[in-house]
Amino acid sequence: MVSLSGSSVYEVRMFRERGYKRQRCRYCGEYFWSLREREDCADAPCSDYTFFELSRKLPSLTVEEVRNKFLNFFRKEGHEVVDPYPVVARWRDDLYLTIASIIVFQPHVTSGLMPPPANPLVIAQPCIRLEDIDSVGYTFGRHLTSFIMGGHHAFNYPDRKVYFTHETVEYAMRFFTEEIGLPEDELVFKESWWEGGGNAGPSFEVAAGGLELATLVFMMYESRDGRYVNMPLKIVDTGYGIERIAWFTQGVPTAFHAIYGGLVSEYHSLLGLKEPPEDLLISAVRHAGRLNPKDLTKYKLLKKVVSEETGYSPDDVGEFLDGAVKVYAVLDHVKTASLMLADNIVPSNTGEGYLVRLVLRRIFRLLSTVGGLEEGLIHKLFTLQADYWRGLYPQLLRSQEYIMDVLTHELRKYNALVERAPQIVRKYLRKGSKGLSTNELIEMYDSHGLPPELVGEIAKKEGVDVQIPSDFYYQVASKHSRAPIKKKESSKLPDDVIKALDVEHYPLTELLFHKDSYIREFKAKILGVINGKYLILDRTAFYPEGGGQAADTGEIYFLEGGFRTRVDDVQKHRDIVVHALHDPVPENLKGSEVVGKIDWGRRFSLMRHHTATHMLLGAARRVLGDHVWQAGAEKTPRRGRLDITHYKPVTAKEVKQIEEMVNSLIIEGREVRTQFLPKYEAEKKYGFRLYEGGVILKPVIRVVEIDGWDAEACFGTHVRNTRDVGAFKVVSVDRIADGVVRFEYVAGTEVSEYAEELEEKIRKASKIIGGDLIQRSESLMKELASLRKQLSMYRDILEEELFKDLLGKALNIEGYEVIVDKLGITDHEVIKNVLLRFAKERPKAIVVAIIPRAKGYQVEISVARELVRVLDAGALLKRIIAKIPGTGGGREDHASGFFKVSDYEILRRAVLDVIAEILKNAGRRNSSG
RNA sequence: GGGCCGGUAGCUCAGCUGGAAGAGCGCUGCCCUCGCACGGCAGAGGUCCCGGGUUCAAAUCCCGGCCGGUCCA
Repeated sequence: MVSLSGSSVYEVRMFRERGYKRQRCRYCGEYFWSLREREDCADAPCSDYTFFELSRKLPSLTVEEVRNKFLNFFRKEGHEVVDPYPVVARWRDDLYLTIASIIVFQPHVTSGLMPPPANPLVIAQPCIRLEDIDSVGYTFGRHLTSFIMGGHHAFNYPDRKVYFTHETVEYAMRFFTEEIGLPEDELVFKESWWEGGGNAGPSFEVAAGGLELATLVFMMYESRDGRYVNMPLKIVDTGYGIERIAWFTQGVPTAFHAIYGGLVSEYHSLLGLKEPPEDLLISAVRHAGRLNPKDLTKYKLLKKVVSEETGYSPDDVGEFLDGAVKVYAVLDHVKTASLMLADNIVPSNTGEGYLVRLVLRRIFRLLSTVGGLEEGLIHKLFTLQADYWRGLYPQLLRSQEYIMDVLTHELRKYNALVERAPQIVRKYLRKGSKGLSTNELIEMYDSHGLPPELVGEIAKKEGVDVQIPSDFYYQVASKHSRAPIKKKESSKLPDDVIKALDVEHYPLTELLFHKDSYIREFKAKILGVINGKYLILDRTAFYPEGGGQAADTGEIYFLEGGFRTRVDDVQKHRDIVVHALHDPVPENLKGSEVVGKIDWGRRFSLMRHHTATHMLLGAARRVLGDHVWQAGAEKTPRRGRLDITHYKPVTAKEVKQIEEMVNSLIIEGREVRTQFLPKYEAEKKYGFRLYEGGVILKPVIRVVEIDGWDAEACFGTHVRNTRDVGAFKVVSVDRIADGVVRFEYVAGTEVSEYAEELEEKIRKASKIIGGDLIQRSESLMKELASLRKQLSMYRDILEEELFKDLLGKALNIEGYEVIVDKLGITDHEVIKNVLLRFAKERPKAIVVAIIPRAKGYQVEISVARELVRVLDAGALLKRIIAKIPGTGGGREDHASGFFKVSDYEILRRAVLDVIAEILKNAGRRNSSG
């Protein structure tokens, strides 16, 4: 790989100037650079943690202090400080979480679409990574689900170089020595290679004392089909682990002590756990660099080593470490969940909401293993952190109310899950022969959300031991194929049209509806016709489908040639609008003029629904809370549909409140403004709420703002003033997924259309039912009940009659009561009950009921339980079928079939013959045997 | 967005290799009791989520939909 990137990339100027030596780690075999000679690369797992000794000479710094030092150092060095972005990556449609500082600038900056907000820049970005959630705690702080990534970035364009490898490495050296106070000869720059998100490049991992403290990446390739292609942009992408650096300087046993300070002890006592003595902990942490405790066998070994080294009994070591690891994980998860919730994620079974739920469930599970799963405690754990982080993450305190409410709800859901767990486990135990297979464990986790440890506990109570494979979660993961999440709006244009559009280089269509959304008629020039049906103009007032708004329809008049045709559909492809025509037109019209006329009734209705959607979203947010985000929307001329995130059912009262709010906005008559703003300016002014309707990757974005109410980046057409929406009515409210509520509503003239439809329905129903809908349906329901009762009474009478009638027709064959008769009724309920009564009361009866049907006879055979040894109903039927063409089957006491014969007597004779034959044989066997 | 599991009496569920809808709790009435609880006896209560298909026959098998749960990205 070194040859790929050119062998000189790692030979940085500073190394030469200051006399660094290129060496090879004897454990991992990687090459690294350092001032002094050493055997290992100073990174786990090749090295023990030795930074405890180093840290004694350093001033101890909190997370916030490291962050400030980092920002200040790079500001001093000419970098502009960029404010951190949310941890929920709302500006991206391919990622849910901000997993690194570079994410903030992808893809719009890295692809070259637009310049960065500053160059070079520095940012202290809170990040969330859930991949290693299982390891959190066990590694005493090497793994965290949330952390601050300090990143200084430089974007080098072909015509504008900022800086690259040499300066970056030097900055790192100077930051660690000048700001943190590390001796330079402890620094190790390990040669490495970075790949991710379609980009790649060489990198250095900066480590000291067994800890990797920063990664310096030089993004310079795009990886396409396994090959590396030079990027026009060369990007410096660095990541400094702010928490790790704080840990390093403080020399406390774990990163959690460095990050959470006094909270570590407080959490221990809240969870009723004893804090490990410091010497025990330091011993464990020192070895944890090599003995990754996530690996169960290594964890055992770690306990043993610690016990030998410190003199604590193995049991004590185990108890202390098991408890401490849980406390660490809870500390970490509570902060991560808090950050996510403060960014208004709503827990859900799908989408980004699932990711918070995942974290919350881990917390609940951890707490329940120490017996502390209790609402008050959970609230306390979260409140403590909100308070602790008031300086660095003030948003946690601001969202307290919402976070507490969500915790209560999620705990309730989790408890419901745990409550039904024993039933599910027992079901699986009953099914299998003995024990539970790994497959069953996976299914229980996958389908029912039961973690294997919980299943194990329950199974144990049932007296079954369960083996949990150590690679359980890996096995679960491998069951799921990794599909990309991209939910790109795919064009509805045929492939060959798209191909033609890509080949021809049409200029961007001038969008008249953005200049004035009330334009109904326009003149334009033809730029091209594809396949005789797809028309491209230099300008258009036809709105192409997009942003959840349906396409316009209308007509186009061809001035040259004097004919016209309908426009059925309008789509856009890369900002070129394509009109799908109803009738074919000649392709040689290029350059001639047309007049377009849109169907205004339809369009105006679409505009009203679209503006109403923005109004509704604003109202929902005000009534339900700031966690309300748009999760999808669709507007048709007849209806609007808006999905929002919300974690509990919307009450009728809230719906009414929302509806009234929207209607009063209509009466107030607020202005609806659209303006084009540079992306960064718009984001600064309105925040990421802008992207409720979807991410927009353009240097300049169109913002639709309802005065003092709502502002969104939006492509669609809107009315000028909320007054033009006319009227608004919510038609239905549905929960479409956990945490997502769908509103359907009508606006403008559709409100009265809707009311009319309802009236019509009531009118029709009243007519059918004959009278007032409510009164009549009540009395009809009563009548139905009484008729049912009467029916059952008459059935009783009929059954009694039929029973007696059939009993009177019984033939005596070999001492058995044989009844074969044609029935005049077809009520299956009655026939069934009469036959069952024979089976119950007449132990020597064989009843064959023959029911005439349109194409033959249906036959029901019933045999008393005591008699089935002598005569098997199913077997009897088979023998009849052998004589007369028919079909059917059944069990020994009951069988049914069908015979396609017209003559009843033939059927009856055959049935009797077979019965007599069987009974005679049975009788002979009995008397002879 | 995708995978998996589920929807049967008021509640919790069994039945699901097709063959006559069940249990426990709850409910109603009666017996026992001074009364209550327990116990005993009897009874009511069902669109087996909806729609289509296969079959002589579907709660059961197949397809589609709705609803709930859950895992993954």
